[in-house]
Amino acid sequence: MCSTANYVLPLRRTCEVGPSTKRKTSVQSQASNRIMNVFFFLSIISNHLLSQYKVAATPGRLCGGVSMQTNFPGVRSHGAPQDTEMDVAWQELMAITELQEFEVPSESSYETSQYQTMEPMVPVGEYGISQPHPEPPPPPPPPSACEMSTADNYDGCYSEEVPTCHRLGSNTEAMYGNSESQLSQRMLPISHAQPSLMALREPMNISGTSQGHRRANACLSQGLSRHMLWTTHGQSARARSADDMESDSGLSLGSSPPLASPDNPAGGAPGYQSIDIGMAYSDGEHDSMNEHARRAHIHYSMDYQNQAHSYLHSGAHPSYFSPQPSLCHAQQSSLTLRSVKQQGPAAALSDLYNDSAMSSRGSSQHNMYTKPQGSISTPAPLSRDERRAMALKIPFPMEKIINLPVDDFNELLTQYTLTDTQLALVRDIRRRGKNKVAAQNCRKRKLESIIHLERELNQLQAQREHLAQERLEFQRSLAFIKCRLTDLYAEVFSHLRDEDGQPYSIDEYSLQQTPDGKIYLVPHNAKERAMLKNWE
DNA sequence: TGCGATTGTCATCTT
DNA sequence: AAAAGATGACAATCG
Repeated sequence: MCSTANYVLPLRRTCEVGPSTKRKTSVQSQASNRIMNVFFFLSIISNHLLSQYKVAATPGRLCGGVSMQTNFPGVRSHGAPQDTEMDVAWQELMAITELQEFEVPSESSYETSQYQTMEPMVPVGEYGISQPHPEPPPPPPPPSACEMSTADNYDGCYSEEVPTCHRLGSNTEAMYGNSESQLSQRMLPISHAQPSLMALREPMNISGTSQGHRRANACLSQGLSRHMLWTTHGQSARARSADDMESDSGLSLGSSPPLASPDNPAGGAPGYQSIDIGMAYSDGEHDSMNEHARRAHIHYSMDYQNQAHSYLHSGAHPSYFSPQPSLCHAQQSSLTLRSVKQQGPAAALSDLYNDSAMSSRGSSQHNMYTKPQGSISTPAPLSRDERRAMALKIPFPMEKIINLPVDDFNELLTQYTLTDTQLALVRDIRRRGKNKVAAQNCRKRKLESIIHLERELNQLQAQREHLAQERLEFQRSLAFIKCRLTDLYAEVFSHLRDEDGQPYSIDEYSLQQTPDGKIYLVPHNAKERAMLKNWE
């Protein structure tokens, strides 16, 4: 209340306004404590309004393009904090005309600014909820500019409005804190997901560098998607498990030199083409039909120098090179597709991981992937590279060809005397095997990227909806405050009388405050304004 | 039989 | 310069 008195003082001593005695007005001393209280309450509301708008909007927007600081420079800057608040309140009151024209910023700018600096607004029902007034209503105030359910609750109960407004303030602060935490919570997932997302995005960048891929791989291998490297790990595992490799297709186009026919092991290039294209490699049915016979041929007739056991090591697991027959791919393929269609890419990726884990478990799982039709424990069909390797009597398993480090691989090659054809095939097998793994990784990264983008999209949509809701609440709060200020402004006018005791019309006059703290009743009429200026 | 999904492979580029 | 990885494009395969 002290601040109220300080605030009203200049109002009392700035009585003389206007050139004529009629217009030379004095704000009557009947601008009573009621008015003082009105101003005090106005200050609370205005401060609340300003505290929000100064964050959410620019001063220009707030005052309809009129800067309050510009209009009233240095207004009682020496005063107590309450004084400053009063000044701000008064300035806000003075700007009420502009407030009426206040337009909420456009959506784009609003969203942008809101996203950056927005503080949550007071809920619409804040006033009504926080202003219970058991006291009987005071004498009827001037006609309200807006019919709020709580519009007259404060009238005559200003002493209680203070705590009410304090409650409002505290509520607001609580809301700020809460909402800030909520906002941060809302933001966290995005910012949290960003690195991983970016790490996943980088491989998606067509023009991206392999460094990006490596970074993504590093990130993934460190925890985000540890099993993203399942293939690599699986391959590593396969390096120790000769019966755990997969390859079910692969017609070498051009890069592979002519190979010997499986049916003609001793043959070289001449026998390759007819067998490779005509019989062994172009007719899948034929392949499957002759698979057992060929495997039997492999198991019982092939003699690969001194390393035959390396690919014939497992009679119980009749896998020469490939541990993962095509049926495994078929199952995985259909499973992934089904998951994508029914549960989305995440489930598909999960299925991929599961299947990958299964595929890398070793030979114990191997029989699960053999074709159910046909004889019991039907061995898996050989891949074409496997068949070629058999045809050329490559003396070491494909898993070694593919997974050994280059030095070990070269050392392995030096241990055997291989023809040029064999060497070329081995290198082709190695290249294709590595590329197959790379393609699998690449596709998994793509799928993961899609999943993350989907999540990000959902989060952004949720944020957009939330911001729209906050904007709506903001607009409602703003309309409510404007209404309240208009009412209070009108009430202030209702207590002002000229020397004849006639009330001033709010349509003809407005209140203005000078830098020195004086408050004037200023006529809207330009002529009277000029007279007033001359009189001054 | 046509279609979509999956997978392997090739070519090419980057690291 | 070679090796390896990444990826777009294409074809084979499958349901």
